[in-house]
Amino acid sequence: MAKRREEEHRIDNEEVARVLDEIGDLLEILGESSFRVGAYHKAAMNIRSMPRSIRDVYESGELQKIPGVGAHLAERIGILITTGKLPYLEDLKKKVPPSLTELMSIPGLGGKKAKKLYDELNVTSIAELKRAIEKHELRDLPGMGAKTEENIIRGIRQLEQLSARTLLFQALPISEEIVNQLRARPFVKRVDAAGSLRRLKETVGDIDLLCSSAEPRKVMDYFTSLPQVAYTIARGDKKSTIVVTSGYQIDLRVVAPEEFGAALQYFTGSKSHNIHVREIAKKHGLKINEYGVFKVDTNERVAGATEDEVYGYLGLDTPPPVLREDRGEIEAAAEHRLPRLIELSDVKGDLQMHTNATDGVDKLEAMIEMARSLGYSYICITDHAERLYVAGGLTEKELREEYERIDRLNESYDGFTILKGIELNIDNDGDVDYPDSFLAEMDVVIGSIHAGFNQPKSQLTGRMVKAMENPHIDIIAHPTGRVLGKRPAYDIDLPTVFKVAAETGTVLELNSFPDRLDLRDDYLMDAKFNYGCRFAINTDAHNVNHLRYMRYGVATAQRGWLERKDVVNTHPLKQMLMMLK
DNA sequence: GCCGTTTTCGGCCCGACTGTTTTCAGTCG
Repeated sequence: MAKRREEEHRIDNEEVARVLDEIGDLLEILGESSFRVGAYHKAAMNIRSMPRSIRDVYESGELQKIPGVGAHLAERIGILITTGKLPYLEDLKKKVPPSLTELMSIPGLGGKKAKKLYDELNVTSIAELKRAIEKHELRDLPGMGAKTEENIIRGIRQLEQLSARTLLFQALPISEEIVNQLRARPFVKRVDAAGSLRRLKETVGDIDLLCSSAEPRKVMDYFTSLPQVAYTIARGDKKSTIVVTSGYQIDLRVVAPEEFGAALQYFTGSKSHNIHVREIAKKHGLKINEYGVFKVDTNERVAGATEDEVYGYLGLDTPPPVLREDRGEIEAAAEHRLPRLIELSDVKGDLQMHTNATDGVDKLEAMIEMARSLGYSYICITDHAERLYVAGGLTEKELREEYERIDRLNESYDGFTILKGIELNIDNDGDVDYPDSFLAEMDVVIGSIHAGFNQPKSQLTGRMVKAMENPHIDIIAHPTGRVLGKRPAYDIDLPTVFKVAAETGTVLELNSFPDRLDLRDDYLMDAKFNYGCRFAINTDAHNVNHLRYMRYGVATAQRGWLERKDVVNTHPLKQMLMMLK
């Protein structure tokens, strides 16, 4: 049976992407051409964000239709899918210790330094690197010095802090798949994700699932024999833990149906929310735990089957899980004034995306087609402006040509509009790529900081303020520049930014890319409630599938208490344009 | 390693920044 399972080992898109990324990293360490290295990473990116399963694509013989996958990669992916192994990768691992790729995840350390550390000091892991730095062995190597040691140490610290959690967009599909599988079983009454996943936090720890059933044993038999199980860590009647093939650990708790609401409330958290709720219960002579609501004096159980029952018994409306951070939602629930949060279906259009005219993957027409299939009534094409050379930024002439194409395409649609936009680069002086006269012709102008992340606070803030004071710049994209797991936000004076944004009518972006989600939830709350800012939720898509990331932006918006009216791209086209400068 | 309304070969990924350096290599976006 175990052998059978191994043969059927399901390789998913994430696993294929990970293998390709690993090959790319190993090739980089081996000093291979950067184009070859890039080809592997590019294919990995496209496979990772593709909704269709890679196995499916393979079986239809359409691997080479994936952008960035040619004959060579298609063959290797095919071998990986059919055998679960890839001899090419094994060969690479013989040439260079595979753990060296771990070193490359340290910011500031790339393939060359990793190779040098291995060749000169025989360092193969982050732990060994730490020891070498403690002994000050690095500073004697050519091209490295005391400062290098310092930077690497800081990089390691950053990495440790950032990568302890998983991005929501990686965990959510895994959890949803298993929840749906469980939900389809007759012996499962209710099942839901709990914890930070249910609160749609941008990163989550473990995946916690909760289920109610009269037949826990059957549930656990089913759960521990799911096809995606790599191995089972624990198996009991109340709680089991599995590790799935993609590496994530998943806990499932089974409770009695009458306890489900209390357990769901308890395991959803957050901790601070629950503490506050329990304080309220105490004042009412009640106590709450994962089994229900009880009267303290008689120990009589008075509620617990549903969350509504639990909150209702305390005189509270049920706060949506996304708000349960003890940031005012309990007071609002008590006064029956919980906000009506923005929903994905409220979004009418997407105002930031790139095409293959610059660093995007797909054609303008393909982006349009996908946007229409998502039910949008408008989109804005915001390819990169001239001075972002790396992304192939467009000259004024090239951009005008793109706009002419857009004009022609617009003639062929009823009730769907393609807006002419740009993503400008805010330079070190706060100036941008094109003259004002050209900006004035565009529908939507976005300004972004793409360089100089390490400048002092005053300079960064000054650049952004100057950009917001530009009468043509409508939106500031990814305002803090953070990338989850990769780099922290740059040091910018947010109160000033929010104040000037509100004064100048500049819209702040909530970037939906799963590792950006920038502005993050607490900043959204601050900007909304204390400064009266307005927002745009955009995907910053670089291929058609990225357009689906809108759900993660909306999730963060909900966590930031945003309502439909706060977000410009929930409004019909004309109104939306009037809300811009 | 991918890609093609000039090309099945030769472009593609260029420039800023940092830290190490006396003129440049490595990293990153």
